[in-house]
Amino acid sequence: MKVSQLFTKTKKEAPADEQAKNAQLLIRAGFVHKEMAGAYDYLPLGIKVLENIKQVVREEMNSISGQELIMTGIQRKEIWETTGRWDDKVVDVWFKSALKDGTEVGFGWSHEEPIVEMVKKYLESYKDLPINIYQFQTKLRNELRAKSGIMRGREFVMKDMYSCSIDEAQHEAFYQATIEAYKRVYDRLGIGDDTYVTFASGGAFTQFSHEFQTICEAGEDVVYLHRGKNIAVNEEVVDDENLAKLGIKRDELEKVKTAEVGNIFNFGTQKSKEMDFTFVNDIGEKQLVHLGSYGIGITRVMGVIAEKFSDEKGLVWPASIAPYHVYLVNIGVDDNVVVATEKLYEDLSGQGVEVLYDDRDVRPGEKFADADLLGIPHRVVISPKTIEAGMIEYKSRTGEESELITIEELKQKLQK
RNA sequence: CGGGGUGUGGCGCAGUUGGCUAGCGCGCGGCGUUUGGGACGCUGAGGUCGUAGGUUCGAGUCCUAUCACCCCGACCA
Repeated sequence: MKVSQLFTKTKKEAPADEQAKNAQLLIRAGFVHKEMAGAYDYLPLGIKVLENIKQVVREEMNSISGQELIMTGIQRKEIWETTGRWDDKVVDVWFKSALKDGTEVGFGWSHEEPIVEMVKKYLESYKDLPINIYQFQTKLRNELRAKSGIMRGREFVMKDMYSCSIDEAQHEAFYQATIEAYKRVYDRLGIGDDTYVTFASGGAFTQFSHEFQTICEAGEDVVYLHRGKNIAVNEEVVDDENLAKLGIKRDELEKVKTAEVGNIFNFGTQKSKEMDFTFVNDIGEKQLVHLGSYGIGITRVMGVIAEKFSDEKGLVWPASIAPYHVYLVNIGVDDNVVVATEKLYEDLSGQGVEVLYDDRDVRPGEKFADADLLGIPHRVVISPKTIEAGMIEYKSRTGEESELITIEELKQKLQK
C-alpha cells in the first residue's frame, strides 16, 4: 500500500472527546473513527490489525478442534425466555427491537442461548460429541456508560466459543486445552508475560471461572497476584476462605490493575437442563449436555495492546499483528531514489511482505513522524546516500539509531 | 442512573463585568522558496458559537429546557 492512496490522515493533536490513550492514538493514526460513545468504525489500518488478531485466535482455536461459524445478530425472544434472560431486569444491556409484524427481537449481546438452540437441531447421540464451535461476532450491549475508548464499547467484536461434552471429564479435558490455547494466543499477541489466568466468580455450578487478565493501567479490574506460584485472584473473590483453598496468604499478594481479555466458563448441565439440550447415550438413555463457554474480546485486546505498547511518538505494534511490517520511505526527489524505492517496494511485496510505502512529496520529518505514530515495526529509508553505499537504511520502531544494512539482512530481520 | 466537567470553521483552542466586521494555531486550495525528524513567505476558502426558547436597545457571553461527549461512582457472564 502506498501512503498517498490511504484515504485516512494522521493528526498531530489528540481528539478532545477522548481521554483514553488507546482511542487517542488509534484516532490520531487513523485506525479507528468514533461514531458515537462506545461505537467505533474500523478504518483500513484498523481492520488489518483486527483481522491479524482474529487470525491468531482462529489458528489456535482450530488447533484444539474448534470449528468456526457465524451466527446472526438478530435473536428470538422465545429462546431467551427459556432461561429467563429476556427480562431487562435480569439482563440490563439488551438492545431490543421488533419486526414489522410486531414480533419482538433482540440484538445479540451474547450467543449462548441461541447457539444451544441451534446445535439442538443437529445433536442426537453421544457419537456426535464433543462439539466445539466458535465465531467472531459483533456483540451489542446497551451499556449505561461506555468508556476507555475501544476497551469497553456498546459494540465490540468477540470470539465466543462453546463446547458441548458428554460428561464432566470430556468437558474438563477441553477446558484445560482451551486454557493452553489461550496462553498461546496471548503469547503470540505479545501480551503473554503480563496476562494471568485468574480465579474469578464461578456462578452457580462451579467454585471458580477463569479470567485472562492483562496487567494494564487502563483496565477496569483489580487482581491479586502471587508471582511466585503464578496464581492470580480477582478482587471480587479474594477472601480468606478462597485464599486458603488456593493455598496462598494474603500478604504474599501484589495488587495490580488489569483488563479482562478473556473469560472461560464451565456451565455444567445447568443451561442444558433449562433448555432441554440432550443426547442419547450408549445405552439409549437421554443425557444432559455438559456446556462450556469461552470468550476473547478481540477489539478489547486491540485496545489493550495499543495502551501497553505505545510511547510518546505513537503506537508500537507487535510484529504478529502490525498492519504493515515495513514502513518504506524515500528521501530526495532524485529519480534514482524513486526508482530504487519502487523496486524495493515491488520486490518485498512480491515476497509477501506487507509494506507501507510513503511515496508522498513531503519532508522526511513528516514521514518519520507518521512511521512512528502508526507503529510499524520496521522502517526502511532509501536516499542518495544509501544508493551510493549500495545499502538501505534500517531502523526498528523501538530502536534508537538507524543502521546501513543490505536487502538480504533486512529480509533476515523480517523473518524473526 | 447519581455526581463533576465540556460543547465556538475539518482538528485543537482563546473570547474580560453582555457591545460594534467572532479571533489564534494546525489542517485545506493557489503561487514561490525549501527537502534527513511534523519547513517558510505571500495569498485564499471555510463559522446559523450543540439545539430550542427566553431576558435585553444589543447575547458566544445572562436565564430555562434539551441533546451530545468526557471523567468519577454505581452496573458489568
